[in-house]
Amino acid sequence: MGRGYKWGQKLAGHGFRLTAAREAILDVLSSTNEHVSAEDIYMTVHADNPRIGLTTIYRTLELLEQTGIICKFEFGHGRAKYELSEANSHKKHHHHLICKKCRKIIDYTEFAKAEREYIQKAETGLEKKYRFTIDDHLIHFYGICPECKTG
Amino acid sequence: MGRGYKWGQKLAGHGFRLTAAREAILDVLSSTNEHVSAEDIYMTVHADNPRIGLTTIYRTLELLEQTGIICKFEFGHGRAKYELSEANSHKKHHHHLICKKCRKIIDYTEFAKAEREYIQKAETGLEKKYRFTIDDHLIHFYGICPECKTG
DNA sequence: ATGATAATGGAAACCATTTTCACTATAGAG
DNA sequence: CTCTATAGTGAAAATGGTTTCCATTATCAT
Repeated sequence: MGRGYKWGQKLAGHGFRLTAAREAILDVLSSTNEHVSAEDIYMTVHADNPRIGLTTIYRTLELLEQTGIICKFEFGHGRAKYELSEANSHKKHHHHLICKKCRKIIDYTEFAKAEREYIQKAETGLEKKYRFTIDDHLIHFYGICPECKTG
Repeated sequence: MGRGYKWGQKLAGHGFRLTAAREAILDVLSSTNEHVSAEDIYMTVHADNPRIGLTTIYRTLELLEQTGIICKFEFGHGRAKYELSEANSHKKHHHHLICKKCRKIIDYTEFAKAEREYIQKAETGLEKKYRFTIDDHLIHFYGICPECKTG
């Protein structure tokens, strides 16, 4: 029951193998709290194992997203960012606070109670009114961070 | 005080002119409730006035976004979508309900009270804790629309 | 071992958007 | 009214993140 055991199980459940490339990518995602881009991952992975190419990074990220192991965020400005999904990390349910100037992204977990109240009410109401089956939501706050205000 | 008067005033306030191209683009945005892409706008505008190029569409959209006349949304999947900002249309404050399959986007305005309560609490708390100046927020719900469920 | 299938890397393609550059329209000075 | 500085424009080229193609390699079931 080594380091990759858990991921191996997860992927096998979807009919995929845990290859060296996939494990390396999952390692990068597991060992950061940042929101990393495909290129970020490529840089790190490639430094250790130059045989792993950018194509594989993209392919793997899509696969991991499909299987629900990671989440993809498009914050705008071109590059998508990825992070382990809540079920697959020790992260709590969180949303994002984004600086419009430097594009810094802060995860916040506060206000869960008020959020739950609103989300639940809205979700139930929307499901009824529009007959959607809702399974996800996303909340962003935008503003200027203290560094950008003074800088 | 013709049709473009209001926009003329708005743009002049920022030191810009209301040109034929800009008016055509604003007309498209004013006369739809959809979230339109640069290409959508180009098609419509270009049909009437083939001299207006795609470059101008992009340039104008950026200008209109900077001046707060329109909002840009990146729902993912490549192309940005635009709509008149709340202050510049008859739209109420709304958020988005998105079908993951067909990518249909529904604006909803319900649950404003519960939303306000949550947003206000979160915004105030986040401003204090992270010292951000927050001026905007975005809420998306994701799910499957009734057509995609049965289809 | 072997044959079928999954996974891979590099190069090329893709495609929305941005940049470049030479040209045109316009407002404001004189 | 004319001139001139500047704003606005279009076509074509460039950009850059992501995807596709294709030939090759690794791995699983038999």
